[in-house]
Amino acid sequence: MATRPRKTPSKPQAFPHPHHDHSRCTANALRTAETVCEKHGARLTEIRRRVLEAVWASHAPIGAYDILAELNTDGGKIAPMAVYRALDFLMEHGLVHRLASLNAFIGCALASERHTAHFLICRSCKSATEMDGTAVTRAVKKTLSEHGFVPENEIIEIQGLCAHCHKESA
Amino acid sequence: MATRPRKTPSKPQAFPHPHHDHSRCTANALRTAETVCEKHGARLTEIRRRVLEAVWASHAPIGAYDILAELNTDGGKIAPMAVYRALDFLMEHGLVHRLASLNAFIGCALASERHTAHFLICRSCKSATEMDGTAVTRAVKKTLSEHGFVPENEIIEIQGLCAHCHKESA
DNA sequence: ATGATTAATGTTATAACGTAACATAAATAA
DNA sequence: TTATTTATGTTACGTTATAACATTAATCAT
Ligand SMILES: [Zn+2]
Ligand SMILES: [Zn+2]
Ligand SMILES: [Zn+2]
Ligand SMILES: [Zn+2]
Repeated sequence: MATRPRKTPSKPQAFPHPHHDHSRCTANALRTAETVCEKHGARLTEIRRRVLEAVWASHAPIGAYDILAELNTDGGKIAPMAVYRALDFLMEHGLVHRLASLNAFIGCALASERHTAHFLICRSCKSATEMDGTAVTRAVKKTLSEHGFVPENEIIEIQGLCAHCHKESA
Repeated sequence: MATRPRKTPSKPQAFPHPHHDHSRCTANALRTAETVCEKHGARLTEIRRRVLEAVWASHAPIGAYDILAELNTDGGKIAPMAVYRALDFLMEHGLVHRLASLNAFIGCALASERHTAHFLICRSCKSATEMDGTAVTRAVKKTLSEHGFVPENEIIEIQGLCAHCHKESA
């Protein structure tokens, strides 16, 4: 029996393996950011790039003030406003998402295609990743049609244990 | 043809009509709170009751500091801690939910039966209500099984326009 | 190029949300 | 009553986010 084909090949949403080569993730993200900004006629300035790099330091969502600390490790004097402004910019262009349940930010691996993000958040390794939200969105739409509610934005953040951490805890 | 039966008769989740008799909602909620606390062997003290009343002042989620202001309208000196402690208590007993996307709290109309809450939030009238989350939960489970992710808590908050506000804006 | 205009960043202060730690008081149990 | 637990009071602080205005850098028009 052949392996079952993936349902959504355009979204390779595997939870990041604890020992993967993360430098490639970061490199990819920065390259994508360049492309996206170019396409949007937006400027990826130094501070914006540095914030994006801080966000991509891992797959764990990071708080604005932790980003700030990272930017100021060299003794710099960057203020919170600068970070929040950069984050706003990055979110506008779909390069970063905000996780409401954590007051934290995470890089978007699918920045080229616009989408509403649905997250899985592992309470053990703290990693978060976007899930394929099509089925959920469909279920939401169906449920809402009975209410007459017109959705504009879906905030979906599932907390739990990723496969790697679940295995370990077994 | 007879009217189609409701799928989830135990959860009458209509979005609150702008001109409904809200005093009944409040009265119901307080009565339920009494019952629940009795059943749990917990004490619905005065401050807890007052916080619950503040939460039920409307169907719009309310911030902790707005609750605090409400409690201190008489010139009282209640401190933030007291409010947060009362909210923690009320959440433990399923009488109140927290909306992560708003940093705000809302009374639970279904406090008697334990459940994970999925919310619809109207950006116009600011009301929020729990939706029937069974279909969404099913979709989430199905999607997650492909990831091997083990869910423990679902944060689902759909922002948009309720039927009443949508009609008006038409 | 020069000046006008817009975009981005710097700077200071403060708002908004939430918790730690320890003291006191009230309720319950022994 | 005395001990124990539960709840509240109090002070202080930590964390997250934004308002308002000044300055600098990039872009555009002449
Ligand atoms: Zn990676
Ligand atoms: Zn994990
Ligand atoms: Zn009501
Ligand atoms: Zn509405």
